[in-house]
Amino acid sequence: MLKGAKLYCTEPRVSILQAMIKADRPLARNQMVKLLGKNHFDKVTIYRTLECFLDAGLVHKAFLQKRAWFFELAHHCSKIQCHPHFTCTKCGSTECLIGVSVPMIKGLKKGIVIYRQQTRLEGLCQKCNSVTN
Amino acid sequence: MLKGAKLYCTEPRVSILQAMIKADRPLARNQMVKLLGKNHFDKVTIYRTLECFLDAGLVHKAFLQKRAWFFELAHHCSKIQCHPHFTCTKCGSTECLIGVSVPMIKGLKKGIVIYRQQTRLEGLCQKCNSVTN
DNA sequence: ACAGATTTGCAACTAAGTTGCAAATCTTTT
DNA sequence: AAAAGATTTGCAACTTAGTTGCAAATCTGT
Ligand SMILES: [Zn+2]
Ligand SMILES: [Zn+2]
Ligand SMILES: [Zn+2]
Ligand SMILES: [Zn+2]
Repeated sequence: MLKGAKLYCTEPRVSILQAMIKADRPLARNQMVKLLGKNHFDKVTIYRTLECFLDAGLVHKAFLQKRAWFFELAHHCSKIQCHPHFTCTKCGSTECLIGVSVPMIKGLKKGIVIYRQQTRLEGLCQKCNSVTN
Repeated sequence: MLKGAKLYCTEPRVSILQAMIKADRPLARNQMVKLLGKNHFDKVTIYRTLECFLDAGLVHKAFLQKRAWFFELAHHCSKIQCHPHFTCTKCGSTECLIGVSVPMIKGLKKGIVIYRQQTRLEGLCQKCNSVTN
């Protein structure tokens, strides 16, 4: 993947990419750090690595939560639209709604060009909902 | 409005609410500070004021941009869904797409309850698009 | 193994938002 | 109008995500 994207193939990049592939869900930096365990990299390195993955189109910034960006591999996404993301307001977990389709928006003013459309949902997840009563 | 929401009617609250009504677009704290001009309030006060407006249902957190929340009056919004927001990736401006309708998502797993659905668009605004070539 | 290009890690920084607490302000009662 | 009780304000100090500059380390192609 790295070579395909013409990126230098370095240890942090390989490890971070592996972690993201293994996790297969959106991750924020501190979650990556946990997954990387003893493979410790400076936070600057992680951010810069993610940025270069972004430029190469390998990952997307999926969403911002508690002021931290969550990144996910781009391979489940179409160019103009990722799958929707659902966040539980009670437990804070976020889930990718892969396979749920969202029509592109219509009726915009002329002159605007859309690069990307994103849908976010908030509510109660199955667990929290069943506990609620 | 404040009395209707059973809130203490204080100078910061009145001024901030007036600024938001006058602006009629999503504002982040530092934009409010500019609009308030010589009416200077501590940032803590502004955040706490916005939070109490939130609790009272007067405003919504519209979106997060550059790690700052933008707040807007809730009176254009339905309970489950605000209008979509469009952000220009070139100039960074964000626009409310009032009157553009978005169907609620379907086909979710059972057990999930949706409180809120949100659509975000990214692309080029009219200005930036016409300058581009 | 070398040279040139790129990436890494450190330290210092920026900026949004939060917390505790005493002083100030608001509302209601007298 | 003044007092009492409840709420809000502003300050200082803090937390945390993310950024910047730069020298040292690593990677690639020869
Ligand atoms: Zn939950
Ligand atoms: Zn996702
Ligand atoms: Zn623009
Ligand atoms: Zn809006």
